[in-house]
Order: sequence, then structure tokens, then C-alpha cells
Amino acid sequence: MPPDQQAGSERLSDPGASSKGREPRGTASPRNRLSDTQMAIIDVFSGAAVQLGLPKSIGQIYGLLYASPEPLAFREISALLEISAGSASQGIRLLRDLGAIKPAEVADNRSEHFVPELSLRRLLGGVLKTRVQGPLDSGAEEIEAISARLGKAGANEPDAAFLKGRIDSIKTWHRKATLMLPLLRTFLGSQDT
Amino acid sequence: MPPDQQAGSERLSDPGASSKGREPRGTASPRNRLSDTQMAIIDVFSGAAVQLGLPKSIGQIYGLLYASPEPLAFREISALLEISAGSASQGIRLLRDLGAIKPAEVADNRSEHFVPELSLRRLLGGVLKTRVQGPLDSGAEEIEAISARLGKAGANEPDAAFLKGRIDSIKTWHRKATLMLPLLRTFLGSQDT
DNA sequence: TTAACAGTTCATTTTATCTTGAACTCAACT
DNA sequence: AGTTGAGTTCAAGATAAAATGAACTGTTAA
Repeated sequence: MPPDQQAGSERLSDPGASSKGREPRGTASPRNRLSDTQMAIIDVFSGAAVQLGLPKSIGQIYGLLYASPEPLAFREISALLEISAGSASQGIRLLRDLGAIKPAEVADNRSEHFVPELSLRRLLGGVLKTRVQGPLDSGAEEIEAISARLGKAGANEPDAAFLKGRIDSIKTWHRKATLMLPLLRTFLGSQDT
Repeated sequence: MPPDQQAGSERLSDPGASSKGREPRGTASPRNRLSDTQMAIIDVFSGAAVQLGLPKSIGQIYGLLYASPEPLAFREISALLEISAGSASQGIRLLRDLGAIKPAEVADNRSEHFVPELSLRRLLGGVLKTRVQGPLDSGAEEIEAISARLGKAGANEPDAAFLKGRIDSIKTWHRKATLMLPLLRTFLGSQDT
């Protein structure tokens, strides 16, 4: 085992250090260094993303925008978080697709700037749709297929009756879960914020 | 292609094959081969587990028990799924901790047998607690810490006011999410099945 | 006491997933 | 046309997560 290897906990920070770095070239970005509070917030979102099964960088990007007083551009995101352009590009796209961030109007028309979606409903809505609704539906199809197959080829299935019962039970679950999602959205949407 | 993708397609099956193996030594196991329907059901749960961010083997084990007319023992689980004893052991423990499976009484008192938890509420309850409630609470602590730090050291934080607002917003989210969980459980619990 | 079994633990290996880096496209300037 | 900057794509490298395998801890029964 290589003695040199900083596993896991690689939080974003780097509070001290850096007497070397690339100094501001006066690129007119909002700021070129994150404050402690900002970094802490980013870490929170980063952790949340991982919990949701999303890549860490997704959380970082959202967190950065969330902790930023003004819209940020692709370039700034990549620079502030110190992630590659590739990651930034993919992350931003995913977040847009999820509806978690959106483009904002700014003076600089050369590059697109982004702001975070602040409504909890819309924020979670996207995640719920892709990570819950989708799988739920595709799962339902599989179940339906099994059910059908079990229905006709009843011959060579030893415990056909038992299995039919179980399949039905799954269908009930699915029904419940499906009903639950809209309910959830409603609840999340109450007094938006 | 969008966020979602087809988990490692390595489905469980293996319909033909295996002409080698250790033949039954008359160990009195319920059966030593899975039917197509059973394998299909196992695959469904396996996929669901992955979606929930749990190891695939977890889903397989639960699925197997779900598709089995009688309680199964450690040994049988490992054999039927063709997973190592280590995986089986860890998987079973995790499922027990989640409250998704439970020991059952059987004649054979040498080994413990298991049956699945069939109540959707109890089933999802465990998952929600560890995968949602837990992270939610620990996240709340982090936020609280940030909030406190921001409160006093207000001096060197450029956008203190703005960040305070954002932090408050997160707190609101957290409150909502916390309220939502019991609601969810209630809903899932209606007319148990 | 020993043999045989039931189950656990954990270092390794394997597999799946993220991130990077470098090549590329597309516009807008010059 | 030529250059510069914005952003995308994707193979390859780096990481993280899960499965394996083998050694280990009981426990029961001969």
C-alpha cells in the first residue's frame, strides 16, 4: 500500500498554504477566492449530493452557486472549485437537466451565467423525477412482464400461486409509491422558498 | 445520455450452464435452483436496491427471500444467489439492521432462517431512517455550525448578510424535510400490505 | 478433544463511477 | 482567413465501492 494517499475526506478547502498561485489577472470576476463560509456551504451540498447518489462535483457546483451573491459563469465555476472544464461542463448540464440551476441575465453576453433554483419543490422535483419516478415506472414494466408470463405459462412454475400473490403485493406497493410522489411535491411546494 | 443509466446489466440468471458443481448432499434445502420467475423478481429488487444507493447484493438477498415460499438460511441464500459467504453475511446483517428482513422460526435450529419484511412502511422506514433522516440530521449540525461561526466572526466575511439569508433558507428546507418524513411514513402505513 | 458446521471479519481484488485532459466545434472578433 | 475564447466530448486515468476468499471465532455433537 502506497504510504502516500489522502483518502476520502478531501474537503474543498485549503485555508492556509498557497503562497505560489496564479494571481488575479484582473479578469473582472466577482471574486477569485472563496470565503470559509462559502467553502463550508459547498461542502454541505457536496455531501448531500453524494447522499442522493449524485457525483460530488454536482453538489459542489450547486453549492457554489447557492453561496454566491451573483450569477457565475462556466469559467468561474471551474476555476473557483478547481475542477476541470470537463467536469464543470458535465456538471452544469446535469444540473440544468434536473432543473436545479438556470441561466441568468448578465451584462457579459459572451458567456452564460447561472443561478441556483431556490424553490425546494423545483429543486427536489427534478431529482425525484429522474431518480424515483423513472425507475419506478420502468420497474412497473418489468413486474407487468413477469406477471403476464406467470399468467399463461403457469404450467412449469412450482409455486405459481404463491408468486402471484407476491407480484400482486409489489403492484400494491407501486401504486402507493406512485400516489405518494404528487403528494410529496405538493407538500414541498407549500409556501415556497 | 441523461443522468440515468442501465445498471451493470449482469442479470442474475444462468439458465443453462453448470454441469460441474457439487450435487445435493441431501441437505434438505427447500429447493436448489431458482425458477425463471424467481430470478426475474430478484432482478427487480436488485435494480431497486441500486436505485436506492444500496449494494446490488442487498437487493438480491431481499428479492430472494421475497420470492421464496419459505424461510431461507444463510447457507441457502449464499448458494442460490451464488454469492460469497462474506457478501451474504454482510448483506444479511445490513438488511436486518434496516429492518427489511427478520429471523423466522423453523425446525432446523442449527441455523437461522430469514423471511422478508412485507410491510411497505417498515421496509421503507428503515431505509428512510438511515439514508435520509441520518444524513439530514448530520447536515443540520454542519449548517448550525456554519451559522454560529457566521454569527460572531461577522467581521471578515464579505457577504455576511447575503450568506445569512442563504443559511436561513437551508434551515427552512431542513425543517420541511424533517416534517415530511413522518408524513411519508403515515402515508405508507395506510392499510398495511 | 476433536471434527464439522455456522457465521463473521477484513485485506485484496474486482467492478463501477468520476474526473481529468486533450482534442474538437462553433462563434465572435480582427 | 486567422485568432481567441466558450463550451463539449470522450478515452483514459484515478477513486470509490462492493464482492471475494481465506483465516478466524464460536458452537454443537461424536
